[in-house]
Amino acid sequence: MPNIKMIARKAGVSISTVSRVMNGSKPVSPELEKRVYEAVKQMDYKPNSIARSLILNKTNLIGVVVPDVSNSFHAQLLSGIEAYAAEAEYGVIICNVYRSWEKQQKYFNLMLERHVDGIILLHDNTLEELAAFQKISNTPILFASVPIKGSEIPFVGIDEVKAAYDAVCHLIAKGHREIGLIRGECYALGTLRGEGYRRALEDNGIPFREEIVVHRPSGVEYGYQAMEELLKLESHPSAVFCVSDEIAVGALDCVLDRGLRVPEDISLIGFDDIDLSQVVRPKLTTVHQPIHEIGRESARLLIDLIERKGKTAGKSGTPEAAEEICTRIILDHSLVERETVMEKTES
Amino acid sequence: MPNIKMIARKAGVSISTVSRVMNGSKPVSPELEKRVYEAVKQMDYKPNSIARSLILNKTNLIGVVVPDVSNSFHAQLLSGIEAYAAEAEYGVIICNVYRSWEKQQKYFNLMLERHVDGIILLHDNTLEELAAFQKISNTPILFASVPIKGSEIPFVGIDEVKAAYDAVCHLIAKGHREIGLIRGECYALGTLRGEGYRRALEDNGIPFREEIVVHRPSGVEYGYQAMEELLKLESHPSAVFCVSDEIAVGALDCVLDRGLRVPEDISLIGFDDIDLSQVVRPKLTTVHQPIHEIGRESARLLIDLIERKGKTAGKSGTPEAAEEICTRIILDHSLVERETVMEKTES
DNA sequence: CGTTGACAGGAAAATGTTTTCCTATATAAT
DNA sequence: ATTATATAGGAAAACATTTTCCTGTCAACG
Repeated sequence: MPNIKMIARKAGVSISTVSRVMNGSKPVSPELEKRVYEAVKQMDYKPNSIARSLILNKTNLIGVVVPDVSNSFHAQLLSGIEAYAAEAEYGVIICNVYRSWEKQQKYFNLMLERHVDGIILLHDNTLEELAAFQKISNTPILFASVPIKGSEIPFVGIDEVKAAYDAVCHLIAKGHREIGLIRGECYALGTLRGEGYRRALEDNGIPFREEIVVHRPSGVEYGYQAMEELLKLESHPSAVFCVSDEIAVGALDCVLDRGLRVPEDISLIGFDDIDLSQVVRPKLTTVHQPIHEIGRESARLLIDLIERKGKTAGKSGTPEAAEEICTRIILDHSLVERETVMEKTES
Repeated sequence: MPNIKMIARKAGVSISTVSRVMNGSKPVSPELEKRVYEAVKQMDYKPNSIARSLILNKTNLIGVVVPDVSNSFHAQLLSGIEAYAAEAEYGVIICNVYRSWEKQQKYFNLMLERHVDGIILLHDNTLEELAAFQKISNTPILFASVPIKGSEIPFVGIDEVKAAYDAVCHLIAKGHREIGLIRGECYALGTLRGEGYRRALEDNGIPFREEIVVHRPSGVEYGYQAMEELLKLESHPSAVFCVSDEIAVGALDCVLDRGLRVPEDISLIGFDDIDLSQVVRPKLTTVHQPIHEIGRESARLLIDLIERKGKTAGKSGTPEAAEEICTRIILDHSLVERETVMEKTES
């Protein structure tokens, strides 16, 4: 691979001139400019981004920390992130942490060594976990899809509580009053969506019953287990809110296996609207999240943050001129009615 | 962030010594070594991998070119790649090309600029397309899961033809003789799996009938369309081989929508064994590929290639000492019988 | 006792850029 | 005509490493 020196020699100019032509960082006479372009084309010169990174202190890389890329939801999010990043000329490096804090720790260090320009987190982290990292790095961080409790760290996603609330209200509107909940254990899938459920019941004067909420990690198989649990009850709920489509699909499977019908015997509503929800039979009624869009917006906001930081670092003379970026982007969710919820018939 | 100079000063040694302690590249007295470790720990020093890359001419990065990360198959492959890469201390940067040759071109250039150490390709490429790239780069390239016709470029995957052959033979063994084919358009999903289909028929004395094979891109919706096509026939086949699970799921949907039963009225067999195939009802009988494993092995082979290259480049004196690496890894596939294939009843 | 060799450790070159600093030339102003 | 100013373009510093080359010390051996 040719380097800038070889181009300079070939074009009969100095290294500085080649650099200036490549970056347009300073005017160069048309004559020399032409010679440089010629040489670049002939030798198929591509500037070495490593050397650039070294001196500019900028890698144009962002790290995405994801619990599991092979999960449909995360893969879609990632795809959205990649889409915007590519447009903005950023590379995306993936860090699959399998929900292991130890692995994430390792990746944080790796990303510091690699000097990524920013990081997107796709899963739960506690503030304490981040504190150590934040102390030493000042690399912008952003949470996508899963919010973090009580912190100003940038976030892109939906209003989790409201979305869960809407889902449950939908069931209530259909006449259901015995509404089960299969909830997760992490912040978004547990606390937040659980909170939406609770509030929906409360606002509609339905008592909260501990015995029809079951806690499980996300995943099809856990949904199945959880539903088994609910069906063991002497009188099972007439509808169940599952905090993720994966859970809902598992639950659906279980109900069907028990010889019951969905939605005639039991209504189900999911959350996320991943691809799965449309291929399963009956098709899943669920809360739609604009997953790809969340990914895109995350990348957009993060890169905004990165480039803003770079600018203000240079001339800190005009602090108030740099208008604040909004660091919490809440996108719209919506309810998509398919085939797993029906009007409660009087029993 | 502290740099090596600061550590050197703090430990009262030279830069070289710090470097040697960090890399163990030359013995250092216990006394100095201890002082260096002390300083490193106190200042939480992490070597700047960019500067390292620059001088070592090695980034410890591999690029993965994937048509679409959000596709379950690719996401799983990616997860396998990432898993091994992480263990080997390589970073993975994703290049989502949406099957656009133009985008891939762009990414190739980007990867050259970024000096990735190797590239894994997860989709069709013609040799001509690669030729230009290979000419200038000498970066190791590997095909994962999709082979390339007539070339020695390293490959990891299954025996596509044999696997398709096995699938169709399974249908034949169940008594089917009118076997439709929904095939793709690219090399693996079209040519190769189509060839397996053809041979299976041939070996069993069943005539190949053009009218019951339909060409479609992969994707659930196309599977649906394709099956519509087949059902339009005055007498539709009693079984259909779909070259991917996505297609099979779409086809299944279509059959069910037409009021027919699977497998009673029509048997279906898919290919890949993605997650989807187990949640759909009835559960899909399909050819299992060890997807994650293919990813892992791809990364393993690529990294082997990379490190081998680095070594032989150094001392080219002993060319025969460096034993050849096998550059074609063919993993086992298997047939997984679930619920979409049944014995043909005499009609 | 003097020479050789081994070896620890430092100075400096090298990696491929960007950018600052400087010089020389041309243009404008007096 | 002379001075001032703008500007094109080159030389060299800077970025954070690794590694080569060199120096000085010490042990071993003649």
